[in-house]
Amino acid sequence: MSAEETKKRILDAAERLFASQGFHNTSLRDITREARVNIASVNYHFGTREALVREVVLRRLVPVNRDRLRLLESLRHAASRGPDDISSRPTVREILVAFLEPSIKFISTEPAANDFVRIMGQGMADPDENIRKLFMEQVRPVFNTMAELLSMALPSIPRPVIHMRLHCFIGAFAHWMRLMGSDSLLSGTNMFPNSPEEVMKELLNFCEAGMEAPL
Amino acid sequence: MSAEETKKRILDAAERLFASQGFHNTSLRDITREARVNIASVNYHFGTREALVREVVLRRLVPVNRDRLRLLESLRHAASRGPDDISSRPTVREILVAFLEPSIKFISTEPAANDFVRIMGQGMADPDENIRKLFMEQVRPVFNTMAELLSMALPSIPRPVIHMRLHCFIGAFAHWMRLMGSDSLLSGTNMFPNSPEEVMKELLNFCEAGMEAPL
DNA sequence: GTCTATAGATTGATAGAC
DNA sequence: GTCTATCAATCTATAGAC
Repeated sequence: MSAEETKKRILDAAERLFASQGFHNTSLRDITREARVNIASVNYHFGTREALVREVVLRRLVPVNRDRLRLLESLRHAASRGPDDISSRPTVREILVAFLEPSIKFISTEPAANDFVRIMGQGMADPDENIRKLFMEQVRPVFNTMAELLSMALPSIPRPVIHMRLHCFIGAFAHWMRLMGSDSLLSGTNMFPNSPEEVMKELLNFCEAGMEAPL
Repeated sequence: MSAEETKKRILDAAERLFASQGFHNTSLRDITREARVNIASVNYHFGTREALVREVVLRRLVPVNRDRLRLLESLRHAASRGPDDISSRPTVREILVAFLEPSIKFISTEPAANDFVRIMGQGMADPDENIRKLFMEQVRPVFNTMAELLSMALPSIPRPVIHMRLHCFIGAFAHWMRLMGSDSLLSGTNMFPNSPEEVMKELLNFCEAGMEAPL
């Protein structure tokens, strides 16, 4: 088998298992059994378990965050033309959409998106500092840019409050990522099949209003 | 040493370590070393590791949720007097406060609250089904009651949308629980020392507006 | 109730044949 | 590149002396 094929099978298997069992409960043996490759091939292709985890995460996260940053930067660029011109200011909704739309695109394009979306949701809440850092390093520039743009969109709201509200958004988003494909908490009814687009629309309505809430 | 003293030392040590390292990365040896008791005493007092985890969680969660339900039921009782009387309807803010206030009380009363708050935040996102169930079983009746009351407070909003918005609230809340005592994601600046009361006030402002957002 | 000692299983990593 | 075999470390749980 080609090297690339083997690597891909390991990454795909690890992604599936991490999503359903978590990082810490999934052994290399679980992964190689699921991928139907030899146990030693992980070490050959990735070096260590940690390096494999890293590649599983970055393979998906890097392109999505690049899209997010590109959209956010174009909002900032439009705004910088006329900082005093209210009409050129980004709106709260535009900023949130710039974050959410790459997620939507990813979810509706990539068949394994459900798995990664759950990995993303739990990774941001992982107690293991190394795991959390892996996510945060990628996501931090996106959040910083969002905070700046939100300050422009909501000049009457102090920056610390912007940050706290952004955290509310992040928390709601991560929670929805975790729920995707799993059972609802509420009354045992599975709230899905709501399409990802529907979920995102509701998340957007909720968080837009929350961001603009009076002090 | 008395049995109760030993049990308490084990529970306290486990709570500290679960908060900082997570459930899955903390071994019984870590716990007994931190508690300064013998490794075999865990089995003697709790039976299995899983039973210990369960007691660590329930010791804190049960009384807080009892308070939440009591406050929510009193809102429902007041409303049931005059279902057509708008003035007797619970407000969104009252419902959210009924959920949040017992958390505040717990946080400002109990010295180890910070640890448990982080445990709570990660437990609701844990990929291990047993862990998640442990939390969900306790929290489910609270969420169901909240959904009912929110439907009364917001009669124009369809029940599925109420559920989705409640999930936004839950996600934001859990995220804040996780952040308590840890570093901020944003620009490396630690957003704390904001008091828990301040955090809750902002969470409340954000989520009240989100709940009442137009369709 | 507390302790030592250990059973029995599982883990990540690697050496070396092919 | 793939495989078998194995090492060294770690884990939970428990038997049995005190």
